[in-house]
Amino acid sequence: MAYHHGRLRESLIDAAVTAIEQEGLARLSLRDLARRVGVSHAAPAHHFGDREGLLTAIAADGFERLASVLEEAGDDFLEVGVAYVRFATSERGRFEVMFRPDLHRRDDPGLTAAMDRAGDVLRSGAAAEPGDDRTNGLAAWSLVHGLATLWNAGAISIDEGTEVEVVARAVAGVLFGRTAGATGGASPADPVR
Amino acid sequence: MAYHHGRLRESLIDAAVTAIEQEGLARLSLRDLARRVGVSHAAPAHHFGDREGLLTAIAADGFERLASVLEEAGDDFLEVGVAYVRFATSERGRFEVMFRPDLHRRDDPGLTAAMDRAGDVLRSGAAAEPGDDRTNGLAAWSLVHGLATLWNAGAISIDEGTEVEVVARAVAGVLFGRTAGATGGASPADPVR
DNA sequence: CGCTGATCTTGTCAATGGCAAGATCAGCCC
DNA sequence: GGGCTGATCTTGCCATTGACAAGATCAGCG
Repeated sequence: MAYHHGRLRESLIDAAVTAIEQEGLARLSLRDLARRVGVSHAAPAHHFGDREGLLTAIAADGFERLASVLEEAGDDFLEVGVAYVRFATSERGRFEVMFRPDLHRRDDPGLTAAMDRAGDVLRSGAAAEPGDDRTNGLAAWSLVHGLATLWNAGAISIDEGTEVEVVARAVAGVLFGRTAGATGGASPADPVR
Repeated sequence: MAYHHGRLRESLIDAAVTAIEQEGLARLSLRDLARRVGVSHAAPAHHFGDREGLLTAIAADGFERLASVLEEAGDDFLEVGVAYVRFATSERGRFEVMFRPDLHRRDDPGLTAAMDRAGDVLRSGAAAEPGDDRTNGLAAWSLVHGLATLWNAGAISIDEGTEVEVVARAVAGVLFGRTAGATGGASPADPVR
């Protein structure tokens, strides 16, 4: 391998996300990441400083990605919520780091900027809802965030093979079906056993 | 100090919970716990085997406590939800460990029993709600769990000094106010800024 | 060619988790 | 009383880890 890796920073973030999804965030080791990528054990320090720096970078990158995903979901509040859950479960490694402030350098400008951007997108989505007091927005955010978290933790017992998206749509419908009138009724088939 | 500590197991759990709330789960160290309690660095191993064993014990204990708290909250679905949030935020150290299965020994009988008990209490609370399909129950659980998680992560920006309980009541009312007819309207004062 | 800064490596140290072996103690039976 | 037994805790040790320091390699540029 060449002396210069070339894309070490991105490779390390990718490797970290993969490692978290495989082994769990608890077992994440900088030296293991370096081995996975094929560099020396001290190489990560150059790009991230220390462990906290790496996790801060992962979180910042994650919030940027989340913001983009939510923007692409459009204006429909329910679709934004479904996209939120889809992101949290398909990018579990990133998501788990994002909401663990004890792992971050809170004053990192890249992180705060990314969080602000994601927060703005989330709030603009909430503004599209009728009767848009902040309480409704927080309720919606809590609902999808809680569902995603519980799903990732394996705390929800559901028929094997059920897709998150179906569950998310049904659960979100309980909240939005009454306030936004999107689907206009109870859940169609009750996917939660 | 006496050779035998006497209540080492409970003391270690208490110390761990305190340490997590002070320093964060990431910085939890068995040796630091031993120092806090005043025993040698190998003493915890006797009671918990390893780090995973300690965290499993904390989680099991946490689910037992959660079940008790929810039982005491009565039959009102909204009150159970508020109690859930109150527990999660006042016992943050325990709560953070409880929903991190990557830190547990999932086959531990004490843990599975405690989880089952808490799950039963949660489901019995959901059964009290009219139109009690499982989707509504999952929505309610997701809502309070998400609110608690976001609150603990410091992700919710709210006026300084606002109490979680007030927010929880308002947010939960968005869901229950329409389905269970408990409060019967929008939040009274909109505590979320 | 030689300078400069960025990138990566090697070497080292303190702290940690885990294991092994032994010391201390409480309870119990004779 | 005396000794056995198991539970509890300690000391000693090792591999791994995160962090730091110093040096090696490389690309770009004058």
